[in-house]
Amino acid sequence: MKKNKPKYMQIIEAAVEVIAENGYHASQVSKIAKKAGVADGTIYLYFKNKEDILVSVFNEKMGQFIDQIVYSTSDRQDANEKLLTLITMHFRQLASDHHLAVVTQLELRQSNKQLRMKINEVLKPYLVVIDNIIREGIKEGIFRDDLNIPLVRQMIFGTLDETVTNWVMKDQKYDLVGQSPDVHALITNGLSVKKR
Amino acid sequence: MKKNKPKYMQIIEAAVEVIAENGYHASQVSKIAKKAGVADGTIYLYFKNKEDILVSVFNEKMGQFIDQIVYSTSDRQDANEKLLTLITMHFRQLASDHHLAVVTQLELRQSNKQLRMKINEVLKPYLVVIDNIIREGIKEGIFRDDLNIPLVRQMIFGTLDETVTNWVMKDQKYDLVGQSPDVHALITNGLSVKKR
Amino acid sequence: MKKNKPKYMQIIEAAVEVIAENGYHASQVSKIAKKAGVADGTIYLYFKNKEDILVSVFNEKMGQFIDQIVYSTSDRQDANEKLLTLITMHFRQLASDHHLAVVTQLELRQSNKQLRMKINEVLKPYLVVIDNIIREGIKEGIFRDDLNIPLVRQMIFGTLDETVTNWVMKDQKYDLVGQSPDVHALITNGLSVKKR
Amino acid sequence: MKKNKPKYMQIIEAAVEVIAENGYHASQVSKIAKKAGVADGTIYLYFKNKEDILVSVFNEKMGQFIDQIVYSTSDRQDANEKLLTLITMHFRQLASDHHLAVVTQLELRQSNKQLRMKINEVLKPYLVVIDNIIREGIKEGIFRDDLNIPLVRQMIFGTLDETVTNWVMKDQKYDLVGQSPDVHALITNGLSVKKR
DNA sequence: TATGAATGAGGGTTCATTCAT
DNA sequence: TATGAATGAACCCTCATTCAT
Repeated sequence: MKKNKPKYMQIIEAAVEVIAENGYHASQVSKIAKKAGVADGTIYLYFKNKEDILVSVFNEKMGQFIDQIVYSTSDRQDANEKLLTLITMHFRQLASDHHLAVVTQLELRQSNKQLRMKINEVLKPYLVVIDNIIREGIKEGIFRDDLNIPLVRQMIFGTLDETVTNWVMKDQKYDLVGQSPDVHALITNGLSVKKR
Repeated sequence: MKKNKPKYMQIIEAAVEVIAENGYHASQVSKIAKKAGVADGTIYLYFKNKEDILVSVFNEKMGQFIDQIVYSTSDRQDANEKLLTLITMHFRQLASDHHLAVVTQLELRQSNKQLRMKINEVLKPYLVVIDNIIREGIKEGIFRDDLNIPLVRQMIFGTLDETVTNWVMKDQKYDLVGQSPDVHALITNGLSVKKR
Repeated sequence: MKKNKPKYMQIIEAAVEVIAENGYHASQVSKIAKKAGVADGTIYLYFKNKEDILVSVFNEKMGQFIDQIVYSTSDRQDANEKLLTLITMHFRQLASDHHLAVVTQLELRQSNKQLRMKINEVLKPYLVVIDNIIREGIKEGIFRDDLNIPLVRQMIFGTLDETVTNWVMKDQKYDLVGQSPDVHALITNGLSVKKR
Repeated sequence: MKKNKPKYMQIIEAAVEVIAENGYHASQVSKIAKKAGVADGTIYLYFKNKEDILVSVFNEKMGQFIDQIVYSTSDRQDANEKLLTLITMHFRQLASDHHLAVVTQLELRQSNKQLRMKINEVLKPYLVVIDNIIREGIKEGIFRDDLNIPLVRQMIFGTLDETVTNWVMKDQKYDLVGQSPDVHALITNGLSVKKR
């Protein structure tokens, strides 16, 4: 397994840094090789081509990201708590790694459709986690039972994603994690004044 | 005003088609010229450079898009109705122009940071419309008065954007406009069971 | 004859200015047309192509230049006086028209071999004037009778040309005409200490 | 040092040939690469850009040219002998390399002002050699002591340059080196009949 | 495994010239 | 004569990928 060789992760880490610093389009393979401390040709012993590096970056980094969220939400008691944890973890992980935030929110989106399809594959387990929380909430009688689950999932993911992207575009100048409760409240309660 | 010359819009329309068909990065100026039925050099009588074509595509197309929404929401009675109209119009307009949907949701996002900043400028009036609806709703006593408006705007825009993107990525196979009421309900009521 | 029409000289003058200000390679036909106050297409009613403009610039301007020298040297008494006059006139005319100096010494030399052949044709009458002065000097017993006339002509023209070019390259900061006597002395007496 | 790599000189030599054969403006990088037997991209491993190729051509070729002259004039006894040697070497070197003669006398002059400034830098050591010979001649009592040295240098260089250019323009049909003594005599004695 | 020199395809842009009015 | 919008050929340079060592 190539992933166990030290140079594999070395190149992945270099790629994240290079992309974060230079932007997607100015991230030449030779720059990544230099930052990783290997020869250009060595890259191709570990990755099929440039796109493969980028997909792998997303695989590795989002894999950890999702694992963290899955782990953190597994022992919470109800769906509401789990949802808040998911939001908080989503924000916290990206807030704690600025390079990764820039790369996932801005740079990797500049890839072509084909690459984004592969990236979406990586995201699927995350979306499943969201779906499960919704289902649990319905079962627990906390969430309405007429929810269109894919739609809810899109709302949740879209909201989180847009919030992080705005924060990155504003140069990460404010506290992202601090917004978790508000975002959670919005998602669970909506805009409307509560009916008594 | 160049915009009144027929070739200007001819090139814009050709650009939308070429980008939708070939993807952002495979959209050579020469392809756009050919599709528009003009010589390569003619492009540069109407646009400063390639980026200018792309920004102009967005300007023109999103300009109309936003104008439609502003117009449609201007005579509604309350914020709730306006919000539903906004959602419906957002979906309807993109659903009725598949090329435009592909270009705005997938292709133009592949541009670099600088170009995306310009694109965001164009979007600002739309975000203002959303903000105003929220404020009206609060004033009317329909929406909660403790709402963090930028956050709410991000939720609304993020939800709509993610929903459209998913629909485009799924090859636009289902009815997008039909989801408007559900999306509206989600945004106004949230996930939770109503307290009595 | 096109040369008698006012626009012909208008374009020539515009060309000199544009070339002097922008340099040979940045002198587009459209710039010359604009400066001359005519449409691009009008240029082609008076000149066959761009090269024809440039050759004509040289024709007209050097024609006057040479006429002046021919006229000024025609009534001098001996070859020595004529040579001094030629040198002085050569320097004076270029010193009094900075645009022309830049154009003849720097910019027009950037043209290709073919154009430079045509330019050399224009220069021929000037070289004949030099030859004649040398022959007169020999006949008058002022100049040595073993002179290789083409070589002497090259020395004279080369010296004048190099002197003017240096002056132009040094941004015309010193007095060129004041060097005439020294240059004349050098050409007639050479470097050596006079034998008694 | 790139200059030690064989491809560097290979490309320089190819550039001289291509420029001599096609002229400055028709010398595409791809033509030079083809003649040098390398890929287009390889050029850019050794040169920053096209202009850098041209400056380097001049550097290398004129560098050798000047070195030869410096070396040959270093062991002569008096300034007169040195001057004759300089003239002879100047002519001999260009006469023995027709391509180089065309490139230096005709083609490289078609470059823009900026490039010509760089070329002039390369020539400076040659002009210093001329200056030194003049000064020596004055010190030795062979040359007049009232000489304006920059002017003399311009005369000498202008004469040699014009002579070579004429020879190149006449398709190098006559013996250039054979003219050295005559040119030397002209420069040292001038046109005038010697006063006894 | 590792290297890094070499490859060569690909595209945005300029500008001299034309021609319908 | 005069216009100026339209044309389209031409070229430098980058960079992902290969392969001899």
